[in-house]
Parts: sequence; structure tokens; C-alpha cells
Amino acid sequence: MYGLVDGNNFYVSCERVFQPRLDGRPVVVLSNNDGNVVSRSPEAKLLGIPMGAPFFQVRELLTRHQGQALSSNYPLYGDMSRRVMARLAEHAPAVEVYSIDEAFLDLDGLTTWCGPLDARARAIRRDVLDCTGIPTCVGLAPTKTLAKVANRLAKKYPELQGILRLDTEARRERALRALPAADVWGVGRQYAAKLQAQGLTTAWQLGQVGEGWARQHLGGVVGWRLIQELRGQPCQGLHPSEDGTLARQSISCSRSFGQRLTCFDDLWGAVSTYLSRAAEKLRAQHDQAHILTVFLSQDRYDTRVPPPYTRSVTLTLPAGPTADTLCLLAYARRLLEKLYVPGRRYVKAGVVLDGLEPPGRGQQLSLFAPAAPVTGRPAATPESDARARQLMRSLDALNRQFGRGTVRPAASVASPAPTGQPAAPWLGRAEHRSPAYTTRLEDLLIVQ
DNA sequence: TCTGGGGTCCTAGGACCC
DNA sequence: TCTGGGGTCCTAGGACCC
Repeated sequence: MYGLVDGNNFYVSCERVFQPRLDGRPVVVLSNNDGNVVSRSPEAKLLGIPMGAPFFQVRELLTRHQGQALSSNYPLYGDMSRRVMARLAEHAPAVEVYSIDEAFLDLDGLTTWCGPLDARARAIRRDVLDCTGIPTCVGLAPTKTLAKVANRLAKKYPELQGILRLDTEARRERALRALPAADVWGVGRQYAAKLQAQGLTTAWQLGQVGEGWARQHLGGVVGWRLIQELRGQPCQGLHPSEDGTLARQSISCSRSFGQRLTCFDDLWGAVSTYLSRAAEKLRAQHDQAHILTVFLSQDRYDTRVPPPYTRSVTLTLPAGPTADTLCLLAYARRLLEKLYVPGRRYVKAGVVLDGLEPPGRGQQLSLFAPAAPVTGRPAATPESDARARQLMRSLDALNRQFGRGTVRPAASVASPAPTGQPAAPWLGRAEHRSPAYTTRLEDLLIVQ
């Protein structure tokens, strides 16, 4: 039996823990650059503000109803997430952290140990709320997809008090008949339109389609698995998360700029900043990468710009995998030089690290590339490698202790900006940012 | 004027291997 | 006339998730 625990409008809930004045008002949290709505309080949903709406389209509506918009504060949400996951780990033998605000729990065997499942679910909700202030809903079912269904309905119908268990055939059928097919996990915009065209409107009807149709129209084997899971046949196991974090198979960092950029040095400032951050994440999960991608985007809403709006270059590192920021920077600079076209107005840049593996599997050397390919430094030796690793350890330690970006590559340091301008030309807007209540000493709340 | 970021999995074709 | 089977890696693209 799976449990799916999901924070209710998570980002807004995190903000409300520290700002009770937001209770009862329409509140939204915005994406980076204050671009789109990514979390809505129930009051904001009632106003009809859709998920993902561009902020400029709903700003006036929100103001009219004494609402509040907040810039996203990921240090806060990430830390609150860690606290929630730590509580969940106390309630189940295995937990899979699925996203910042939800986790699958393995509940097999707990009925005998701890009494009825509903009581367990109630205990989990109460504990998470008491310890973190975050309200949640819990779905219980024999497959992950049905657990998502249960969770969805538990959120939708307050009379369920945040919990729905789908462990009998009758309960499964009743739940699926109550859920629109478009709300099933794995059914997005494209598939929803196809289902609609076939007259399949409920999750129950979706569960009746044949294997051939599912494979042909719902993405091959993925679609067929979805149908079987709806029927109660598990196709996906639980992937337990080590120490409450998720090891990724790729790591990326990208941002929209606060303004259009045309100058190479500004773009390099942005890319070097993002790459430093990605490399930091890479080392934090104790991996090395052997594939590096850099991309630049133009404005996809500008009708004068022909597609493709995003161009990327990918490099399989000729000297094998690395987690060294300086080494990756040298490659990234060459990739950016390849991509950059003078005169183009860029709105966004990013980097992706792929081909992740733990170090020490034996270095793959290239027959042709020199050992120190682009850094301009002498060829690597075991001693210089050890020193490079030590340098990264020191870098990470300093940035952990004194704050992100305390020590960074020179390219990421912008020249002094005129007053009123952002500190770096690539920085985005964040005009409504709340304090980092739980991760910065200066931002701690003081109780009078 | 203003439109996010970070992921996953699958497919399909081509080049290449034994 | 008849032209294998089982792989890997790469690239690009498409769908989905939160």
C-alpha cells in the first residue's frame, strides 16, 4: 500500500507559517523574475487565478481583492520541505521524496503494527502540521497512480478531512468516476484533448481503454502502465530517497534575465554563475558529470524572432567526467563562444550537466585530447588533481558557511552598476521577496 | 512593458560494435 | 528469391511532472 503525502498549496503555506497576516487573503507566489503564478492560496483560486498565469495579467485582480503577491523564496521552501520530509521519515519504513512538496510512503505491513491505515494517515497529518505548520493531504492506495487519485480527491473534497483510502474495488470505482480524466497523473494537455475527442471524460472511462489504444495514443508503454495502475495493478515501485534528498540523473541551472542581453561578457557572467551553481549541486550529490550543455534563448513571444528560440551546444568532455568548477568553466566558455551571435537579444541562458556518475570509477582518458584540455594550465598529475579537489572542497565549505556566492569565479562578478540598476545585468526581478526565516541568522523572527 | 525553472521517461533513426 | 540478433551511444524531439 502506498501513501502519497502532499503539501497544500505548499509555497503559500510556507509563507503563511511566518506571516499570519496572509491568512484568509488571496495570496500567490511568483516564479523567478516575478513572471508567473506558481502557488495560490484557496482564496486566490476562488478568484479564478489559474495556475501558471503570467503575473502581469492577474496583478490588478489581486490588488482589487486586497491580495498579496510574493516573489519565490526557494531557500525558505527548500528548508521547510526538508523539515516535512524528516517528519514523514518517522512514519514509514521507506519514503520516496517525489518533489519539493510531496512524497510517496511505503505503508506495507503498517496495518498490523500500527492499527488501521486511516489512523496512521491522521497521525501523519497532525504530526507534520504540529512540527512544521504545513497542512497536507494523504492518499492511500495499492498503486502510485491511484494514490495520486486519492490525494487529488482528498484535496478537492474538504469533508474527507484530508484523507482518502482506495483499498476496495467499490472505493476505487467510486473515486475514478468522480475524477475527470484530465486530472489523472500522466495525462497532460495533449492527452486530455485526445481523450476528450474520444468521449472519455472520467478517470473511470480512461481505465477501460484497451492496451492497443493506450500504447498508440498515450505514449507507448508509459500509457499502458498508466491504465494498469488505474486498474490497481502496480507498475511502478518505490524508489527510497537517501537521507531525505533525491539523487538526480541530470543537474541544470538556468534563469531568465531581468533585461535583454546582447553583450558577450554579460552572457558569460550569467552562464558562469549558473555553471558554478550547477557544479555545486553536482558535488553535493557526490557525482561527476561527463556531458555539458550550454543554451541561450531569445524571446519566444517576439513575433519578429524566427524559431527556434533556444539554441544549445552539447559536449562530451574529452578528458572524462569532472566535478571541478574551473575545468567545467573552461569548456562552457568555448561552448558559449560557439553559440553567441552578436546583435541578438537574449532573454535567458542555462547549463545542463548530464552523464552523472560517482568519482573513482577509473578515469576515462582520451587518446587524442591533452590531459588539461582548455584551462591553459600544465597537464594534470595525480598531485594537481588532488589539489583541485581540495580547492573545490574549500570553495564549498566557504560558501556553505558564509552564504552562496561568497567565493565565485571572477567572470561572475559584475562591474559596479549605476545606482538603481541591479547588481548584475543578468539578475531578474524579485520585488516581493520574503525573508529567509529559517536559513539566515539576520532573518530570524524575534518573538516579543 | 511584463510570460519560470528543474526534472523524468520514451521513441526513433543513424552509426557503430561483435 | 533469399539479407540476423543483440547491443551501445548519440541526437533530437515530444510528452509528462511539480
